[in-house]
Amino acid sequence: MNKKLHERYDYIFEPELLKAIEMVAVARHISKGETVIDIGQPITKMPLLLTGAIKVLREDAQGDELLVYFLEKGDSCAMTFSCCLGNKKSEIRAVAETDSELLMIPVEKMQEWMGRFHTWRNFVLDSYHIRMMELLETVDTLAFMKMDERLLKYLQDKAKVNQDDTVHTTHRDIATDMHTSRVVVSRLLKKLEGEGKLIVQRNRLKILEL
DNA sequence: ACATTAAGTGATT
DNA sequence: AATCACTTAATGT
Repeated sequence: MNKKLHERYDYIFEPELLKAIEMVAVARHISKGETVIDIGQPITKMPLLLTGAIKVLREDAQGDELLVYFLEKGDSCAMTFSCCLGNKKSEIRAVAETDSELLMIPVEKMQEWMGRFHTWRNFVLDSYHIRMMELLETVDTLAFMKMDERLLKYLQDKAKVNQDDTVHTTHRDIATDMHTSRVVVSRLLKKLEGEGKLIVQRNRLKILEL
């Protein structure tokens, strides 16, 4: 785990901070589909994503989901930042999109380092800003884009985080992520295929426009 | 061969 | 764009 920590953060964090991380961080491996944190769970650790990708979901009163955004390697979860400070519970669910490796840092350390290491404070602030921008982008997508555009964007994002232009998923799973019905997804996919933007196959979609 | 699951379609709201 | 009802196609046992 140390190797990957250095690969990704050597140029961002100062040596003492890297040492401090190695001292207290716990490596965690998550397989595809596994839930990292669920709604209502108290947050005690802050995750640093070393490899892989994680999708962040919101849930409504009926238990239906909606994808908020994907986290990629090097990202951290903004939810943690706000939650940690007030010892609050998670408002989101995080599910591994691909097999991922995380470093879990206790929240007390996270706060302590804010004062001790300026590279840490910058990192946390930057991450927070990036998350905020992503969130605004998803709000725009939901508010201003039509279903077919949303669908294409969803697939492009998915292809990106998986680093594979062939997305392995079912129409049903797409529908739950986008909070729409399977029938609508099937029809829109067919339309997009007609426009030459992708190729539809069972359990598989090849994205042509990235 | 049979059951299960994924995807396609027309009609209705 | 959602829902229903139904068909067809692919896949697992």
